[in-house]
Amino acid sequence: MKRKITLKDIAKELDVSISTVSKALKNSNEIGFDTREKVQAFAKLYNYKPNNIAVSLQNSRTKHIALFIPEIVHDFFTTVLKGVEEVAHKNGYNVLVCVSNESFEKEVLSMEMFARGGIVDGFIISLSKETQLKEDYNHLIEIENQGMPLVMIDRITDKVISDKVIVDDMRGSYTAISHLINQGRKRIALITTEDYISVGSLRKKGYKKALADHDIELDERLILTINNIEDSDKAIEKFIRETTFDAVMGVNDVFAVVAMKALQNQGRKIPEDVAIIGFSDGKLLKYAAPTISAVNQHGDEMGKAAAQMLIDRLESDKEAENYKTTVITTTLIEREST
Amino acid sequence: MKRKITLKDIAKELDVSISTVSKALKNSNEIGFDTREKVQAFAKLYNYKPNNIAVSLQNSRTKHIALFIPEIVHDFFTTVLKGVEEVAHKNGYNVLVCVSNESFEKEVLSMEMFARGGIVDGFIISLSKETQLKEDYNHLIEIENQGMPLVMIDRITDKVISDKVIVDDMRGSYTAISHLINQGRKRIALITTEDYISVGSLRKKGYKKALADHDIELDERLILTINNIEDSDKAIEKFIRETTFDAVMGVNDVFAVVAMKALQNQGRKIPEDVAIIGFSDGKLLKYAAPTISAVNQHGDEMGKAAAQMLIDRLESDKEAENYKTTVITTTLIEREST
DNA sequence: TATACACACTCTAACGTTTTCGTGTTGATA
DNA sequence: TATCAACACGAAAACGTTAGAGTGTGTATA
Repeated sequence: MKRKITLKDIAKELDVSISTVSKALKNSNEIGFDTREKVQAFAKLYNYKPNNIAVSLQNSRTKHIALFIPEIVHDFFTTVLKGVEEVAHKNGYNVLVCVSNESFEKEVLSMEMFARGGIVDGFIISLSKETQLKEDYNHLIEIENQGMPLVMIDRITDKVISDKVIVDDMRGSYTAISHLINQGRKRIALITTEDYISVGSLRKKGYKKALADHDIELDERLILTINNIEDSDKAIEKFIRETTFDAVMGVNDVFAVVAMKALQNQGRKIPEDVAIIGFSDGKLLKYAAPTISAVNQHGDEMGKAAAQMLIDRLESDKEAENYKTTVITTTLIEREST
Repeated sequence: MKRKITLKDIAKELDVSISTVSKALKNSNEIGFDTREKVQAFAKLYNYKPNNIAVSLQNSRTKHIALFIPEIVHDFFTTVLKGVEEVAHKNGYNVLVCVSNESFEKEVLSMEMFARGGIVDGFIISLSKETQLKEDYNHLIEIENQGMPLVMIDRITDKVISDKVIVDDMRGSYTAISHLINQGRKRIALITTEDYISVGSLRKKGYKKALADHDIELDERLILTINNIEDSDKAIEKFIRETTFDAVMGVNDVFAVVAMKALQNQGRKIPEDVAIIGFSDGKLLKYAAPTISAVNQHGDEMGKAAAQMLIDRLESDKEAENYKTTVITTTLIEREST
């Protein structure tokens, strides 16, 4: 078992001081050319790598960022992670993943630990449902008070001032519904989540606006609000049995695909009888039969943008408080279901 | 912007030495009861949390573990991450995620950096395709030479001696094929990956053994080997056009669902004309129409097991080399497609 | 020949902990 | 009253690095 080689080891071996080694490796011209060469060659030979912990202690930067997501087995958050990881690694940062599991408590405790312990330099967070329900954002404010950069992504709140990355949920939803209307659909249903989930309520807004702009009267009976994810399948089936419509949009992929199956079980043809659209970056809608149209949120782009914003903050020394909100544009992917 | 409070701050404020504060916070009985109380109260009041970096430097343990996965937008690896994260957090460890993107180079470079830099205490890795193809495992051996624990998961190799967590791929496949045979299927096709992918070749073995044990002659024409993931859809469609069978197993979820769609497009009924089974932990098969039977690999269990093994190694001081291989049992989920 | 100065290093403090080894003050014992 | 623990705490080194302030050469300038 090889021990890790340190500056001290090199110094002793080459009979110079530790600082000389340190500076030589940094190619400081405070050190003579010959010595520099010698040290660098030796370091390379023994595959010297600075001890990050010591460096971190020195400059109080860990080069780690934390990504808080509510769920991980979820195509959207997965693509976000992919984007974050990509940009982070490209910039020499590592990503610590914390899955809040939609729990306020886990979000708060983990965040405090990460922040106070000096474990990460900054945060990217998508709020848990519980947090959005409680509207308690003290942990986020605390983070910022400590001077740690914070970027909120997708599930955000206006109550906290920070950099943000969102998708134009309202517009995406508006476009999708308009698309359905333009195809001659008159009674368009919506399957959504409760309003406290920021993105859900925005998508509902887009839905309503699209109807209004096309002079279609809003029928609240066409809106199904899922309040318990566990029973969502049953709720959707019931809704479809009891309601008639010629198009339906789900605010995520599962709602859309479950709706489609329920409709098919009733003998309705997709898209002839009913058109379907979902929100998703993933495979579920792409491989459904028939394939289902989707509003693509570009989770990877969002993740990349968030990581870049965070890193920019970390690398810039100005205290500037000009917080930005980056809006990623959704894309409508037209498939067989519409 | 609040500065982080340190032992030194507390010491100065309470007019005692740093060591006294440190010991008092650890409830050492070297320190008088009154002082202990006083220090602890003060620390609590100001929400003191030890600086992890300093602690790490001291004992050269970061309490971070690295998880290397080939892909992240993938249900199986996602569930693995979920399991790893859960157990890690429960034990006070943080998870650094590195997505190799199936690249040997990224795997090697990231691993070296993580190891040399003292960034993590140990590794959990699922090999990239490129690594399995090259059969170059020096980076893993190097890790172990440095005395860092390593747990391989799912995509493993015999060439490296370490703790491992696998699923009984061969048995899972065997069971699935037997299930099809018992339902009277005679010509069973297999859509698989190239042999260098460890799990793919094991699943093929299980397929062959099941046929043999049931006295069904192996017909190599019924085996489709996908060598280019990009064109897999087309390859599968072609295969289905040119080959006749009454059942098919895909070694992952996408192969199974693509096969089903191609069959349906040809007017074949599922499961009446053709039965289908895939390998998956995810939603794709569960929400397909009809729902597709699956061999569940229990990625979360695998992740949990791997994390636990790694942490056990980290916390035990014995040098013991009794490496273990944990085998997680697959479960056959029977759905509408069979 | 005294002064200045560039050069090539070394010393030292610092980052925030932990931990071993001292040390001064009690109170009890002989 | 001298001796010795027990007690309660402090000093200092160590983890591995960085960076600013010294230091001792040798060479060029006045």
